[in-house]
Amino acid sequence: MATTATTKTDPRVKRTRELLVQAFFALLGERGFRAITVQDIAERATVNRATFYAHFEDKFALMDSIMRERFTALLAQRLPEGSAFTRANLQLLARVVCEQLAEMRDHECRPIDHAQFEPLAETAIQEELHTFLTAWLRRLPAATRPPSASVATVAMAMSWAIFGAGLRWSRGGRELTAEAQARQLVAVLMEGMPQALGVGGQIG
Amino acid sequence: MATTATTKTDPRVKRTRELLVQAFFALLGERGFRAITVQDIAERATVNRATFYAHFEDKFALMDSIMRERFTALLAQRLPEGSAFTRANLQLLARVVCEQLAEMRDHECRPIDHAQFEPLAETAIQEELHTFLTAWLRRLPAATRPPSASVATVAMAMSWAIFGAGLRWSRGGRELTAEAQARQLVAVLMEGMPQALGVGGQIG
DNA sequence: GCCGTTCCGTCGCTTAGGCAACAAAAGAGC
DNA sequence: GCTCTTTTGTTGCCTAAGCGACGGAACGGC
Repeated sequence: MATTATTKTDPRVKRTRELLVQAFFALLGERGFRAITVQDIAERATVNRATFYAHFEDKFALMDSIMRERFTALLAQRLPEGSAFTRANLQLLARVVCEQLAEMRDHECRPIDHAQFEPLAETAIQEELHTFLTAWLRRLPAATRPPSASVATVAMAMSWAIFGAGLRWSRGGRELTAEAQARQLVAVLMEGMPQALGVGGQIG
Repeated sequence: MATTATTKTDPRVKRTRELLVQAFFALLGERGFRAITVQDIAERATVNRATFYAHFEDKFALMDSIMRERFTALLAQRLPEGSAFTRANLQLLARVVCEQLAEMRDHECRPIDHAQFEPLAETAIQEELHTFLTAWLRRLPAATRPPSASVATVAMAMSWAIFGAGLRWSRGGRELTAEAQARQLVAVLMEGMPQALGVGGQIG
């Protein structure tokens, strides 16, 4: 019960959450985000509307939850189990963020809807990225780890930097590949804030 | 609320029943009937074992329920909605029974298992057949319908006759086609018990 | 024979989910 | 502006499902 001490969730909870997510995806396939009501979702999921509210505050919260889940799953997939905080991995991380943002941007959805959940999706990514980075930093060997007080700051700065750069890249002309963009960003991060990390040598 | 006045069932009930049936089918695909335990079914269905018993007495009851459901669905499919009690339809009914019994017989399953649920499946078919016939007779125009007291008897006799003949045919050499067998049986029924029906003319 | 294991039914208690009704907000039509 | 309709959150009560535990039946070793 060290790392994954998750209190076993009631199977019913897991199931209805899953049903709601499935229903939402199905509906997204046939109409726009705006045109989907909580009633629709509940009905499609064969779940009572009141039950929906027991799980999510509203359809935005559901969307948010889905985004986070997908993104963390993507990270877990691309950055193999328990990977370490190396320069190569950091670059890969930045690249994944870029690709994800690009995909989101290209994957259309009616412009009206886009305005609705674009910010939602973006903060989801940024925050999950932050969580991921924090965990990464905490797993560094004590000797090379920044003082625990500043771990939070470093993680915050890096997550925003990666996210922000990725966002600008995805919105711009994308002259560089995601790979190149990631490499360039990591260079800035490493040369620009090595002393904040105090692990310049270790990372390289 | 005339014909299908079914008291609306709780969605949860419908759902778990469905889950149990699905799980059971899946398990039947990978191992024999005997080798499947209630625990397995419940686990696969992500349903608590106690919940299983709230729905079915045991795995035999589950099997029974499934058989009935499938057979009635088959009947509904082959004998178009609200079909009338004519000679042609009666023949078709007999034919469907034959085919179903034949399929069940051929569709293997370990011989050990077969002994377990063959009788189960058979009584299921016979009883559902009886139900179907009763409904059919009741829908006859009052003038040509046998006295309501004897409807039950007629339905019982016919269902057993059709079932018994079909069973013998499916177990035997099957020299006739299902179609031919059905025709022959209906001839016997119509010539042999027309006075019981009292509608010899109407049926022909 | 006895023993360990597995599965069976069943029980009491707790919790998630269904339902109906509600007032309030948001749209649509005129 | 004004209605009429739909959707939204929220509530209280009831039921289905989860959980753990229990004694007992069935099976296999040995």
